[in-house]
Amino acid sequence: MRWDSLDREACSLSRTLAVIGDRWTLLVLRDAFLRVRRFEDFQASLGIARRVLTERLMLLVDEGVLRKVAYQERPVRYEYRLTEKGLGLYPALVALVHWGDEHYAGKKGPPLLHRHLTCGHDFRSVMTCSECGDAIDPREVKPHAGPGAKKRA
Amino acid sequence: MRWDSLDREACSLSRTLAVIGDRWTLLVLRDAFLRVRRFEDFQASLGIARRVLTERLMLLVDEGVLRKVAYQERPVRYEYRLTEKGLGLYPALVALVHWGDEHYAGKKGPPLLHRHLTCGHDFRSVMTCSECGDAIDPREVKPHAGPGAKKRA
DNA sequence: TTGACTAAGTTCACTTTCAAGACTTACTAG
DNA sequence: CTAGTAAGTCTTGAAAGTGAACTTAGTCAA
Repeated sequence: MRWDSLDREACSLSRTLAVIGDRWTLLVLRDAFLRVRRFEDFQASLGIARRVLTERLMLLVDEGVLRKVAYQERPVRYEYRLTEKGLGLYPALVALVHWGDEHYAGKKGPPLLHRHLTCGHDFRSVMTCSECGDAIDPREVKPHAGPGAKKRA
Repeated sequence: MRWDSLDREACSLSRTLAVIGDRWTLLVLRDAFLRVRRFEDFQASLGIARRVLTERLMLLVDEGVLRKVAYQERPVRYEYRLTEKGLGLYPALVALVHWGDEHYAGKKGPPLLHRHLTCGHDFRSVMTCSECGDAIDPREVKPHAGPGAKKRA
């Protein structure tokens, strides 16, 4: 199967990965969450090939994850900012970071901590159920076909 | 920067993506969470090139995300099962799926729903703070250097 | 008014990875 | 013997990524 047909699959993960699933995009978004906004800054921070960065930023803008905002005229220069849709990726990103913290942090501990300003503490994210509010154990979840499902094997 | 040096970055996301960040791996893991376990089943379900599937499964086994379990002798055949470490990726996966549900489900709704067996309802995942238990707004989080940090620009 | 500088790309030559399908191995079943 | 099965392995052309140089549209300083 070719990658560019993934967005036609009846699976929300496939559709999501068609947008943010390549090797660099999540790192671009990590930087965006850390307030990186300009082409040169992304490039310097990531060491990504410029052509690839151009492509990824364009795709993210097309998809409405980032938007271009002019920060000067003459010459017009744009920076890239997260949209609301982009902010919606935060839980996924944090979950990936915390998995890395747990399994790949050295003896010294994680390189980056996250402080919850509302309560003032460094936190880990906990996945809870929107219905009962309890923390979710993967073994207590049963996936089943939803309204948008096609029949599948 | 080359992809294979990402695991040396002082960032838990880089280290995570060095393991599961390529185009196919999360789809392999989605299938694993849906109880797919055998080479032929992954291959048929994903339409992934066989060589790539072989590589990905080997990497995931090396990293301790999956483990090989013999399910028959003569000839010995193995299947791939999630380890505890692998189960730890569930929150990230669900967050990505729900983002896809929100932004890419058609008019009919999401193709797959998740039922929380403990409470009996279909749910969305909510990211909450391990310290105060409240739902987290990305704008109320401040990242700061942790014990494993290197100095950076 | 030339020359240096900046930010955001674009182009090019080269390398790596991927896609699709055929082939291999080690068995079983008839 | 022949066919079938599961899990790879190999091959070849196509696609994508890499790194460095180049381009564009402007500023500022001498």
